[in-house]
Amino acid sequence: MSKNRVTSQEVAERAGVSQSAVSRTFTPGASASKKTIEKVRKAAADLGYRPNVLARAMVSGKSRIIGLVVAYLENQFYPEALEKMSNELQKRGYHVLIFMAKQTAGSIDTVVEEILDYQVDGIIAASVAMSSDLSERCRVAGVPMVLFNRSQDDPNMSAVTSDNYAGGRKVAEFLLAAGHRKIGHIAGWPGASTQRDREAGFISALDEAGVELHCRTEGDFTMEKAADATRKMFAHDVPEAVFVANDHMAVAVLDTLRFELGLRVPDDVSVVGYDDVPAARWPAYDLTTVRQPANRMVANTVEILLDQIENNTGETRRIAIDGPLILRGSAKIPEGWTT
Amino acid sequence: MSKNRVTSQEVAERAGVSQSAVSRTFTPGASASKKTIEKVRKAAADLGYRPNVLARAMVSGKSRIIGLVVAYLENQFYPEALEKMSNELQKRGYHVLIFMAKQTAGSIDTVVEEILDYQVDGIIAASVAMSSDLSERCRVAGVPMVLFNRSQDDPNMSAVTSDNYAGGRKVAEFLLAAGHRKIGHIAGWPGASTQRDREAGFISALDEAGVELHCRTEGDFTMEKAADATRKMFAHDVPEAVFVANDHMAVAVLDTLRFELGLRVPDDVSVVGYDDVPAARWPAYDLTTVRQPANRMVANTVEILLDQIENNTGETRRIAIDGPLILRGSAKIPEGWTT
DNA sequence: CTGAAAGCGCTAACAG
DNA sequence: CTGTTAGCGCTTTCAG
Repeated sequence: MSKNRVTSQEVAERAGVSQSAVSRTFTPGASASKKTIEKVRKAAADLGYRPNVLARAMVSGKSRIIGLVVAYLENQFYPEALEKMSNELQKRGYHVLIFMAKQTAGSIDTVVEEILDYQVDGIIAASVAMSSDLSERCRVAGVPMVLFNRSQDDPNMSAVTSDNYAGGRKVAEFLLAAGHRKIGHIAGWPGASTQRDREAGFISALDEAGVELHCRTEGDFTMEKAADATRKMFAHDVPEAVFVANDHMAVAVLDTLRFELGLRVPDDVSVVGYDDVPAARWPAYDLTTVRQPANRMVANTVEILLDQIENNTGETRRIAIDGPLILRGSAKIPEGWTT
Repeated sequence: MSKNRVTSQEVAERAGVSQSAVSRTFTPGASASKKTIEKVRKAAADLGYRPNVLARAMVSGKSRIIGLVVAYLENQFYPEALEKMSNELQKRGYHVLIFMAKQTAGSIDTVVEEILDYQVDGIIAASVAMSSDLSERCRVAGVPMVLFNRSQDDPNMSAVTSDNYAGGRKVAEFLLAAGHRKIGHIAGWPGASTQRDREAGFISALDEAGVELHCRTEGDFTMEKAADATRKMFAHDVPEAVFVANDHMAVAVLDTLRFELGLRVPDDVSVVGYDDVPAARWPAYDLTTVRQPANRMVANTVEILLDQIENNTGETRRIAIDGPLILRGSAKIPEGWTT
């Protein structure tokens, strides 16, 4: 039951070398003779020695831990992203310390402090709003941070998103081309940059066509509220098409439309979502949606963060990756429409 | 850009006390006078000091980090569990270092070694098979481990699951009561204890009623293979009812049945799943299923692990929590059936 | 109650 | 290339 960690000192003794020799054989960029390395490796193997990452972190100042702040795990987009992120980071020798951001405002402040306590090398904030105060706090602490799937006005903050504005436009253009004019929007939480950008792009394309948004309700990015928003929207009037701000809500919208309001999709109303989560391609939903390229978003996020960590280049970058509109059965397809 | 961590030494100087005094005011069970504590707290606040968790971990031997091994994040049951787990642990002052178990055999060994490198206080292994070697390795290292949603023959290994055997029985009894006799089973990965237990319970109840399993295919706990398994099972013969080993597969089964094979559920065939993931209650699926009480499973897992960590009581515990059958629309309900 | 001193296990100069 | 020597920031005896 007792802790039984083998130390580099013990390995050194067994190998008949100094403790630093042991350290060197396990430190990537260090110099040691073939013979020493061999002796040490053998002794280490015999004893089952592995370097203590925490001790190494203390002295080197590099913990190889990345703090990941996450919320909305019930939205399939995030577990998927989390998995890719963790894998990508693991591949590069980093590990993820996870922090759930509770919904309560201010809790994010606490969370960041807690993260910082662990001497993380960097922070990825997925789908959480970061106050300027906080990002300043991190900068002072010398811990780079990049936002994932959310952006900030603060130009000092790196961020990776899909091109939500362009995505919103695509949806509008697609709906317009199908001949729809009475078009509604079920929005998510208006505080999210994703929501604002998607809607702005959507509206701008509508505007250019001289079409006004026919109706709008808010679903707050939750399924329950999205169902409510659907009921409210369809209480008096049935729009020809609805753009739902993300797939997670669109699932609820589709179910409410079909099973509660008895409407046919897309015959009575076209529905388009955003994200392309797994459920969007399940035959029961078959949801037309804008894909967020999770792979590329993750790759870019990790790239930017590690670049800032390892090269200490203070360069902040903000990337918006274009994602295609995926045509499925939930929305009428314009004649002769080509991607 | 430079690391700017405030140390306890600096706080001590500002407060006009010794460094150990600072340590004491931030160490829960230490003794210090009210006056000292006040002075230190003030100095700490002024400087924005927070104890370095890693340094504390080094000397105390307690990192307050829990390693969480996880896989199958595309199965909605796991993100949900992960979230609850992290929250529960956070509440108790622990944090979660996450490790994705790749599917490849043997990778789990590597992962455990990596976890141990971080001096974690404990390990939760969700839905992964743990070899006796590995659990032995952890025991030697003095790091307690508990399995979540998977159990092991090894009696030295703590494990929390739902009562899969009883759950399997419930499904069989329910299907039998509805009058079904041609009953099929779409299994998951046979290497998983959950699969084996669910199936064993299912078969045992069938046996007792003198009913033989009509057909069986394997879906390996993935949606794709579950769809294949469905096609294969229904190619020659249509069973009256199917027990699918988890909801994640059941979703694919339902979609295949309806949209590909043109069968009506439950009129042509009853379908029952296991887990009660969010999708099971989405109207499009409305899946009858056995609920795994995630809350209680998580609570128990954390309880057991922290008990072993904090009280160092080597007592291993194996818990199987009973979960109810949730009646929905995907299976014919026996007349006069009561839970 | 409080300060001084001794490390936790490891890396990083520093002389050889 | 290698051993010796300092610490990283903190907790924990040990004397006062």
